[in-house]
Amino acid sequence: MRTSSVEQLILDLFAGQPVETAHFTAQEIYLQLKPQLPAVNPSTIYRALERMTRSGKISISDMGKGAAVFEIVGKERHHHLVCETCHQVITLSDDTIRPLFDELSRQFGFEMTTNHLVLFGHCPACRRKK
Amino acid sequence: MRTSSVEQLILDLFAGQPVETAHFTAQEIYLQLKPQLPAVNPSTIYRALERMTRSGKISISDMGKGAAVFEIVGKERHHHLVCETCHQVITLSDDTIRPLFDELSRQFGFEMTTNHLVLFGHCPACRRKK
DNA sequence: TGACATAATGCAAATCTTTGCGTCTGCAAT
DNA sequence: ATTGCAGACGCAAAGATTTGCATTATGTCA
Repeated sequence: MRTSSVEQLILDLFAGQPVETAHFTAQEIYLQLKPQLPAVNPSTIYRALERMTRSGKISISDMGKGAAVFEIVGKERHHHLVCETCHQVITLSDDTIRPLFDELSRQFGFEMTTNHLVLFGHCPACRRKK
Repeated sequence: MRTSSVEQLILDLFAGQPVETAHFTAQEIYLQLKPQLPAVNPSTIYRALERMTRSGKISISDMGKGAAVFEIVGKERHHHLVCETCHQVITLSDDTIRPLFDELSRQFGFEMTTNHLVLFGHCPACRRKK
């Protein structure tokens, strides 16, 4: 067994990356951890990711990559706009979304936990091309 | 092969259901189609769903069921609020979201294609219980 | 420290989903 | 009607993810 849990290694993996653009699939995480943990079992990674998502350390979302991607949850929430044609990703400050979430809280009494919204569309450049 | 394509059968499957609450996983769709198409191959279903999503006939989203769910795209867009504790689902009229999408279009020149937002949180009842 | 309870892990099997490739079907142009 | 093409499909294999169960760590309380 390892002295440190897989969770810490996953966090380390994100640590070297800019928060807003580091999006990894479960598989990518598994492969990146392999060199350090040659004997680690895929299910351990999947379970760690599930735990970390549930506890709010990371978030899971569909960025149109075909597989879910995980992202570290930082101090400041942010969101993404993804172009379905060229796959360009734009980062949105939480200021854009917060009013909506506040309104939903007010209206339905919900405490919002979604902390990473991914919205799809077509960017200006791709719209012009058509 | 079949005279009618699998796509039509999938649409039929949604047809009998209230638009806003009929959410099926790929697997559920596969199983529901089996009686009518005993010989159908799973990959055919998966490919049909992928095509239909791409062409905008259905939408795919994560409703916290562990697997992606598909939903028919109706005339009126709507969205959902899901309680992470009791899994209650609340339907949101598009009026709640449209201003945000309009603002994003204005600000980034994006033509939004996301037509079904799923937001997670804790509902009032579950919040009280804690 | 020692024993226990809880959580994390490994392993193997089951499931689910995707992919490559060859075949078949339906539509369109001739 | 015949030909040609593109899209849809089947099949089998590969790949990805989940699950049940046994085992191993870790933290804590006496």
